[in-house]
Amino acid sequence: MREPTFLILTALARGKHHGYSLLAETKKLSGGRVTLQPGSLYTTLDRLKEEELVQDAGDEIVDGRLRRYYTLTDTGAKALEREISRLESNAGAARLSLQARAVGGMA
Amino acid sequence: MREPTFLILTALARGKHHGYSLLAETKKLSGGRVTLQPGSLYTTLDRLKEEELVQDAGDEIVDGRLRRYYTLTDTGAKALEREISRLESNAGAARLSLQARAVGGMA
DNA sequence: AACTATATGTATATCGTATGACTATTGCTA
DNA sequence: TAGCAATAGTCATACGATATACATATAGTT
Repeated sequence: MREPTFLILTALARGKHHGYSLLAETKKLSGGRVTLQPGSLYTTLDRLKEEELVQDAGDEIVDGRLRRYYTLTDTGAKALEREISRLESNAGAARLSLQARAVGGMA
Repeated sequence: MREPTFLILTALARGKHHGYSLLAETKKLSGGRVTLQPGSLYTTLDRLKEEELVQDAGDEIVDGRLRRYYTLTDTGAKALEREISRLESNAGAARLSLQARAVGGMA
C-alpha cells in the first residue's frame, strides 16, 4: 500500500468524507507533504471500492453541488491496521540498523 | 520510497553487503513478508547508486564467484532517517484515526 | 549427469500514482 | 452582467518503481 492510499484510508477511518474534502484532509494528515490531485484521488477511490476497503455512504446535494460520501468498510479498517503494523515494524528495524551504524561506525 | 528500497537501505545501514546476501537480509528484516527477486534487487541498487544513497564497497572473489559489495553513503543514511520519520508519523496519525473510529463508532 | 545453491545481471510487463485538461455550478465582485 | 475563484468530480495519458521471466556462470551434492 502506498502513501496516497494509506492517507485516504486514514482520513476515512475518522468518519465519512466526500471526495473533495479528502483532498484537504490527506494534505493535513501528511503535514502538508502530500497534495493529491483530483485524478489520483478518484481513481484510487474507485480501486478501493472494487477491493471493498471503502464503500459509498450516500449522496447529498449541498448548494446545488453533488457530494458523494465514502466510508471505510470493516475490511478496510483491518487492512489499515495491518498496514500500520507494517510501517511500525519497518521503522523499528531501520532505527536499530541506524543505531548500529552510529555506534559501530562503518564496518 | 517503497518497501524494497527501504529494506535495502536498512540492511546496508548495518554494514556492507553484497547483492546476494541482501536477498536474505531483506527477507529477514521484513519478517519473511518480502522476498526480493534478483531483478528487483539489482535494478534498485543501480538506481540507488545513481542517486548516491548507496556506493560500491569493493569486489571480492570467494570460491571463484564474484561478490560486489555495497554500503550506505551519508546521504543514504539521512534519506533513511527521513523515511523512518515519515513512516512513524503516518503510523501515528493512522492509529489516532482508528482509535477515533473504535471509540466513536461510525459517524 | 542432473540438481541445488551461490552470484550477478537484462528485458519486458504491471500497476498505482501523477499530471493535466476538462465539465459544471455557486458565490462574489468589479 | 461578465469574469473569476472555489467547490466537486471526470477522463486520458504518462511515469516510475517494482515484478516477472529469462540468461549466465561456478561450486558442491546426489
